[in-house]
Amino acid sequence: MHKGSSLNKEVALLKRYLTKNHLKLTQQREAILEAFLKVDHITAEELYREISKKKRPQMGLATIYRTLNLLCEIGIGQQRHFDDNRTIYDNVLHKKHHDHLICNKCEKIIEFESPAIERLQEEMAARHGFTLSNHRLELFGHCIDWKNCRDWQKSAGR
Amino acid sequence: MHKGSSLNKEVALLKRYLTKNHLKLTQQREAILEAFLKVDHITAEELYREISKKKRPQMGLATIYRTLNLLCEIGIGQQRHFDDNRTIYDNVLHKKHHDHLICNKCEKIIEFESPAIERLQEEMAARHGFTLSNHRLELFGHCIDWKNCRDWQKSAGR
DNA sequence: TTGATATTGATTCTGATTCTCAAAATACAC
DNA sequence: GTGTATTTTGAGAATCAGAATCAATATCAA
Ligand SMILES: [Mn+2]
Ligand SMILES: [Mn+2]
Ligand SMILES: [Zn+2]
Ligand SMILES: [Zn+2]
Repeated sequence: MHKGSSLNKEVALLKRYLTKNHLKLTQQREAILEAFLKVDHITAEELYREISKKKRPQMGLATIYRTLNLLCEIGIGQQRHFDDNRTIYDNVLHKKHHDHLICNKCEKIIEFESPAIERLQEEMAARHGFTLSNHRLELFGHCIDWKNCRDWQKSAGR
Repeated sequence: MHKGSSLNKEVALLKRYLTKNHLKLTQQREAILEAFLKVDHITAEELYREISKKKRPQMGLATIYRTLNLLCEIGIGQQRHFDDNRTIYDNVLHKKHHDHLICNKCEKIIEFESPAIERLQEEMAARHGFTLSNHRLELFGHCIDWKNCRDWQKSAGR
């Protein structure tokens, strides 16, 4: 993803935040940032296997969780809960707000935005005397030709 | 809720399902059904405290979980995950599909339905070659006059 | 009423995430 | 560069909601 990006920009962003908060830039944090920025959505466990297999076998899972949460504080990541037993971290570095379309047959996750829907949400909230701070819209279903889902996905990455 | 309802109808519904599946109608199941039908949304833990305080002190929490899941199978209940650390069971006995507006300041949960939004969801899915099976729309915010939320809620029940 | 079968409650287990803590790494002043 | 205060790390323990176990008990059809 973002093949042109040399990572320097992002590491600088991370370092800026760390310095400001009296925190330290470690090799682990840099490795996790690098790996995270290569995907769109990933779980801590998946990222853990990825990094310990390919880069640093001694990496601790707790460090993955800690750093992922750090990236969420910075605004590079966001937690999602598409199913109720694992947190998926969404790489939102170059994304604005979006919602998700999730295939139940394959692993595909499509991001979309619908100003029309958002407008209606606001309208609905106002009708009930609410001021909205955030929302969650997740559409579950399957590709019309879902037999090809898995393969399509395999080549496209997650 | 549904003050006129004598419960007989609902117990009969439960019994019908149980009999059909070679299961048994127990006092616990009946007590849980009765308590559950009095609320709109409740957690297993809350229902547990409610029942063991007021009806049967010896009730086991596992039975609450088991029975709540049973009610979901029957279609009387539905799981919700408004926050990521507790399942809320929605009493949907007399409800059609609906989405939720949740106040962050008080405990208020408002149910709504928006055919316009649902239509746009279908449209969005179709645009991406998806057939929808279900979805989740949760709007978080706060009452415009949220200082009164808590009290308003206290009298209204959850 | 009986006896086969299902259910219960106490308890243990599970799995994801967080916490703890001693050892190691980092940053900053000199 | 060195020293040192401070933060971070990895291993493992702790947590917590919820599910699984299992012997004792309740239900129900015959
Ligand atoms: Mn996303
Ligand atoms: Mn509801
Ligand atoms: Zn949205
Ligand atoms: Zn809806």
